[in-house]
Amino acid sequence: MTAHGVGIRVDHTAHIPPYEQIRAQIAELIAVGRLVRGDRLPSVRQLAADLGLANNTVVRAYRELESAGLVRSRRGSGTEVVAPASAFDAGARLAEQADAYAAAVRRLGASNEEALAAVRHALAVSEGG
Amino acid sequence: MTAHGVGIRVDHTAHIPPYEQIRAQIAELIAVGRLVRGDRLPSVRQLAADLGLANNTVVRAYRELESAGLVRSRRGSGTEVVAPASAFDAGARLAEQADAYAAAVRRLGASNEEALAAVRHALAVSEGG
Amino acid sequence: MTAHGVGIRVDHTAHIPPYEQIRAQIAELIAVGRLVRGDRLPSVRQLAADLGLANNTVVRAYRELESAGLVRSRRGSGTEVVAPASAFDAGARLAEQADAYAAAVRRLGASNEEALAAVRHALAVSEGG
Amino acid sequence: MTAHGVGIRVDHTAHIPPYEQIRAQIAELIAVGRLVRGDRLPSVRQLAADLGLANNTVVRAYRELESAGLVRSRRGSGTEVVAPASAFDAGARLAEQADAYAAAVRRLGASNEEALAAVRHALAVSEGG
DNA sequence: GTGGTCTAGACCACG
DNA sequence: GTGGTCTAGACCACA
Repeated sequence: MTAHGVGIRVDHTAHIPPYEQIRAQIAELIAVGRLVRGDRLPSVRQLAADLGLANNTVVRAYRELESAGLVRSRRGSGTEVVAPASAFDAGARLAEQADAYAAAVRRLGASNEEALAAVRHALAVSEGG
Repeated sequence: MTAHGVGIRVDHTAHIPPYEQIRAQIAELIAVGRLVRGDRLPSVRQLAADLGLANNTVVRAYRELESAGLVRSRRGSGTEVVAPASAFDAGARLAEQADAYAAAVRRLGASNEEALAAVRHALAVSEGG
Repeated sequence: MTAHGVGIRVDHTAHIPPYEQIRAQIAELIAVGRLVRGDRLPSVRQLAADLGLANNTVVRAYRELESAGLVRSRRGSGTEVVAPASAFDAGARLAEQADAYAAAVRRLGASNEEALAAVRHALAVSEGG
Repeated sequence: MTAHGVGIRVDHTAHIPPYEQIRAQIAELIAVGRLVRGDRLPSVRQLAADLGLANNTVVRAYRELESAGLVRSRRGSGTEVVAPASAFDAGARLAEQADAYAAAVRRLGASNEEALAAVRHALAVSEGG
C-alpha cells in the first residue's frame, strides 16, 4: 500500500503551515498502522502536484519525518516507512484527542450530557464519510 | 468581571501565531459569556507583560477583535467588550469540536465504543479542573 | 461674537487627531473673519464638554493656536482672538481647496465637465445647510 | 500593468498614518480601474523602500486591503488585485470630493461664483500634470 | 495610566 | 525572490 490516495489534505485557512500538516498526517497514518514498514510514500513531485504546493514544501515534510526516524529517503527509490506502528500507542493518542475535546467542552461551559450527545451525533455523521 | 486572571495562554510550540491564539481565546470567552458587554480587557501592556510578548502582538489581537465588532478600544480608556454572548451560537461551537474529535477517531481507526469511552473518561477527569 | 455655537465638530473616524481638527477649524474661522480680534473662544471646559473630549485635548488645540499667534490666553479672562482676519488670504485658501479637488478629479479620471457639474450640485445642496 | 510607478505617495506632514494613506491610495487606484483584477501590487519590500518606510507599515496596508476583499496576498507569489473596479461607484466618489469642496467653500464664506471660478482654474492648471 | 503607530531588523514559510 | 510574524523600543494622542 502506498500513501497515495489515503487522503492527505492541507487547509490553507488554518494557521498551521502546510509542511506541518503533511508531516502530522503521515505520522498519524504510520501511528495507526495504515502505513507500515516498507510502504512507500508518494513521490515528492506527485504529492506536491496533488496538493497544489511547491515541491520544497513536501520535501520539508518528508525531511522532518526522516529526522524523526519514521521514514527513510533513498535516492532513486523514493521514500519509505521504516518505523513500525508499534512505535506508537494508538490508545494514548485517542485519549489525547478526547482530552482536547473535554477541554473545549469545559471552555464552552457545556454539560457532560450535551458533550456526549454531540459526540454521538458527530460519530454517526462521520460513519458515512 | 474583568479578563484579568481569566487565564489567557499562548503556546509557543503550536504553529499558530500568538496574536491569533489571543484573539481566539478572547473571542471564545465572549462567546461563552465569561466576558460580557462592558467588561474591560486587560490593558495591552499588562497582557503583553503577563504573556511575555511585545506590546504590538497584543495590540494586533485586540485590533482584530475590534474589527470583528467584539470589542471596542478607546485611547486613554482601554478596551471593552461590546458584543453580547448571544452573538454566538454555543451549540454550533460544541458541534464543531465534536466533529473534530470524530474526525480524529476515524483517522485513528478507533470504534465508536472506544471513542465514547475515551470521552467519558476525559470528562470525568476534567470535572475537577 | 464667540466661537460658541459656530459649529466646531470632531470626526472620531478620521485619522486626524481631535486637537488638530479643533485647531484647524478655529484657525479657519479666524481666517474667514467669522472670529475677529477681541472675540472670546469658548472656555476649555465648555468646549471639551460640548465635544465629549478631555480638557487636555482642547487645551492643546488652544496652545497651538496661541503659539501661532492667533489667540491669547490670559488667566481669569479666557482665550481671545488677537490676529486680524487680514493675516490670511482667503482667496489663497479657496485656491488651495480647489487644487485639492482638481487633484481628486484627476485621480478619479473624471472629465472637467463632470467635475464642474458635481461641484454645482454640491454647492446647490449645501446652500440650504 | 503593475502598480509599480503608479505614484503612491505618503505625506509625512499629514496627520493620517502612512499605512492608511497607502491603503486609501491603492483602494482608489482599484476603484478607478487603474489597477484591475490580476494586477500585481509592488512587493512589500519594494514599496517600503520606495516610500522610505519599514516593511511592516506596508504589510499592514496590504493586510487591510486583503481583509476588505480588494487584494489577495500569497506567500511566495506576491499580492494581486482581486476586486473588479465595478465594486466601486466612481460617481459617488466624485460626489464625495465635491461635497468636501463645497463644505470648504461654505466655511470660507466664498460665493458660488468664486467657488466655480477657482475650480475651473485649478482644473486648467492640472490638465498638464 | 490607556491605546496607536512606526522603526529596524530578525526569523519563518513558501515558490 | 515573495509575504507573515515578532521584538524592543520609540514617540504620539488621549483620560
